[in-house]
Amino acid sequence: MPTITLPDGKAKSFDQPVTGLEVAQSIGSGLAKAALAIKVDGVTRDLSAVIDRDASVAIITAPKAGQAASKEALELIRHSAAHVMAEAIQDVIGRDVLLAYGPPTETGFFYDMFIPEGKKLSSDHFDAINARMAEIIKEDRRFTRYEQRGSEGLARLKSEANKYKVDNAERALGLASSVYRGSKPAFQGEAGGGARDPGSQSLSFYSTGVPGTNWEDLCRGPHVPSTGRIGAARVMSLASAYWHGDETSDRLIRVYGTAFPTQAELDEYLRQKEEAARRDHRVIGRALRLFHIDETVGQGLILWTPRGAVIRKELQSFIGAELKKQGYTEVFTPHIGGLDLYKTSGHFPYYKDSQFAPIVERNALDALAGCGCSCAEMLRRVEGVSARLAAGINERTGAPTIAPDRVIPDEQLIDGFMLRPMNCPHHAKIFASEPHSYRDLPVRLAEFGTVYRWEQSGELNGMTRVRGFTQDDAHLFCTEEQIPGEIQGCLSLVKAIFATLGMKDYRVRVGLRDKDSSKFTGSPESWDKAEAACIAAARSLGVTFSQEPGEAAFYGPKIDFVVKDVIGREWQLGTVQVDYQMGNRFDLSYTGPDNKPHRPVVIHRAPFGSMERFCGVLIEHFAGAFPAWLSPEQVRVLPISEKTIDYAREVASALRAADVRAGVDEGNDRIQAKVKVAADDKVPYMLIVGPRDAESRSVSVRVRGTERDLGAMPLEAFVAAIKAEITERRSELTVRP
RNA sequence: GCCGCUGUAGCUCAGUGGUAGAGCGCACCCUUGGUAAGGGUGAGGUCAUGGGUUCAAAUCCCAUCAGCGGCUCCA
Repeated sequence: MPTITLPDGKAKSFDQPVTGLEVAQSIGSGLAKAALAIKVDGVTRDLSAVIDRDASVAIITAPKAGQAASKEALELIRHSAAHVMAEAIQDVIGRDVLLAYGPPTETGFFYDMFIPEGKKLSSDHFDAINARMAEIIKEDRRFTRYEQRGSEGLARLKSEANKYKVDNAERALGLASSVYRGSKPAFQGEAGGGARDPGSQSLSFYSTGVPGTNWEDLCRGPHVPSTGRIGAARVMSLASAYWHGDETSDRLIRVYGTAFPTQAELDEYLRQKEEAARRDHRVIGRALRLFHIDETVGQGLILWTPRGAVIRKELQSFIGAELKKQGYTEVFTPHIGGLDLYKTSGHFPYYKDSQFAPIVERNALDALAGCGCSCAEMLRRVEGVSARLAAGINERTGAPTIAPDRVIPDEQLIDGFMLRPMNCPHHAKIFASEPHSYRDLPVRLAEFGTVYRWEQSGELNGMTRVRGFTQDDAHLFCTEEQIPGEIQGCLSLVKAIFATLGMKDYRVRVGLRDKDSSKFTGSPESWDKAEAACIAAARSLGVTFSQEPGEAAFYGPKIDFVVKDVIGREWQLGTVQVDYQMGNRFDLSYTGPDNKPHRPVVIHRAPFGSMERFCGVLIEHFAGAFPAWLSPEQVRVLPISEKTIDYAREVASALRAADVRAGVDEGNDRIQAKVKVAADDKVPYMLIVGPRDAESRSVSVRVRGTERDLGAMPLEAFVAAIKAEITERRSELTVRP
């Protein structure tokens, strides 16, 4: 005779087992109507689930009109929508489409499926699928759960010849023959996923309607009570995915969709997606001529065009000024370094596969030739980026290409240089170039250092994922006692940057060591202290932060800044990392008060992360409409006709004399066209100058985003006002006549 | 790297086996116009690259390269 405890603490007793719906009804009919599912002792279950024991129960409800749905409600709706989409696809393509996994995601859901040989699923089918989904939702069929004994259920699935479902069921029953290779846990509440918790004796199925008559799927649940509760759903896109995320396994089609309680919310989501696409930094970057990628130069290599270079330069000056205040010193170092340097730092050969191939010295080639190495062998060694090639194995056939006794170990392979993948080895050498007393510490070496990494070609993306990029890097060589203070200094820098740029939506991730793992170097006591310092510093920021055990670098804990852009994607930008390893590897030391040598601890930090990625994110953040201080062209002077071109030039030179970036549109277009072009170029201020303005030595000021000019003001007053706005790096356009 | 889609003028794109197209941009001319495109003329292409099929290929096939969307990865 269960006693149900509700979230507000009230208890209700029932004489007999009750369903979730009955609990809701006993509270109120409105609640029962809005109910989607229940949470029993923290576990989400169907509304029809029977509660036969004392439990705490919460009702998950659809949102009231005008309110946003809870995360749980959205997940239920989307997971249920995954079933509806799968049914719709089977109706459109055929019942022989094999379903695999269909979990909800942050913005919707997907369903992985295998399309049989000879059939095709393409975006051409989307209209038909969407129409069918709408019908199923309109039919408002009940989600009906039923269970079968494990053996029966399994036999049934086997008879349906869907090996993916059989695998799901076997894993659910705890007799998984296939090993889930991915390290990620299985999705919660996935359609078609493990039907119950592993080890269970039975399997659960859901019919969208009447079992045996309507569509069914092996599923753990829970679901909304009926398809009508889904509201609005839509298939979005297709992608490929591998079974279990394993690329040697079957390739499946991943069909993405999304669902919302109401059509209005779905429409709003689609509108946001369009807005996000409109802000794509690759599109805006081309339109505003900010950067260029040329395939002859190379994939993933950014050419900063004059306008983009202005933005980067402004950001660098901004951070440079902050660094000066914090006592940093600037250094310059080359983009390459000897291979031995990276053997010392541990980058080579350990991270060889994500670096550009070494630049081989002529002498080294001669030496190889001198020891009887054939041309073919040398070529393989020189071009051998892959471990297999270097080991003398043909990549395709796997056959040996070089006699095993002729294979040279990695460490002796090549003498030459590497394009640097990180700046720290160079900075370590600068630190080591002279003796240091504890009195000198911390030594803070800063450099906008360009590094090169061999990102996989499929990963490259505009400015945000590239092969050559410039970090706003610095290394702080300090004593262990100085760590907390230095971390605080780094964080205040990052905070200042985000505040100035108006980036409010960010969170902090503190990567800690996994105490059970042996891959972390350094003493546990040092780690504890450094981790405590990172956590304290993160907490002091006053934004959400998470502690993530096991996510530390092997050499020390770290703090990452994750910024959310308008598309809802998260970007890891700034980072602060404590490093206990570098001192050892490079044998760094300082003389302590005891007159003995001590190891410095190194803090790596890069508030922007990389200039390329940061600018890419900024372009999307501002949709190309930068605040005045960052704008490549801050003012454009638009003469009404040729008659006022001279005055327009005069205005521009006055602005340039005051260090304001100003251009003149000297074209013979009419003023309407000039305004349009300047607006398209997102120039913050347009100064319209005609005979009236020339006469009174004033300018008619039109601010970006407004419909007309806001009136005339004296030229000198405008110069002074915009100068102040730029110098203070204001995020809004504030100059007004 | 893997899978799918795409590659035509500086940009955005049309062109499904038979003479290479449009809009924007660019150059020049007319227009001298007060707030989101005034009009005309013209230049500009080895249809990504390399093979193949065909009397004939931008178009069909194969390979390579690059871009896009995913997957996997990111010290």
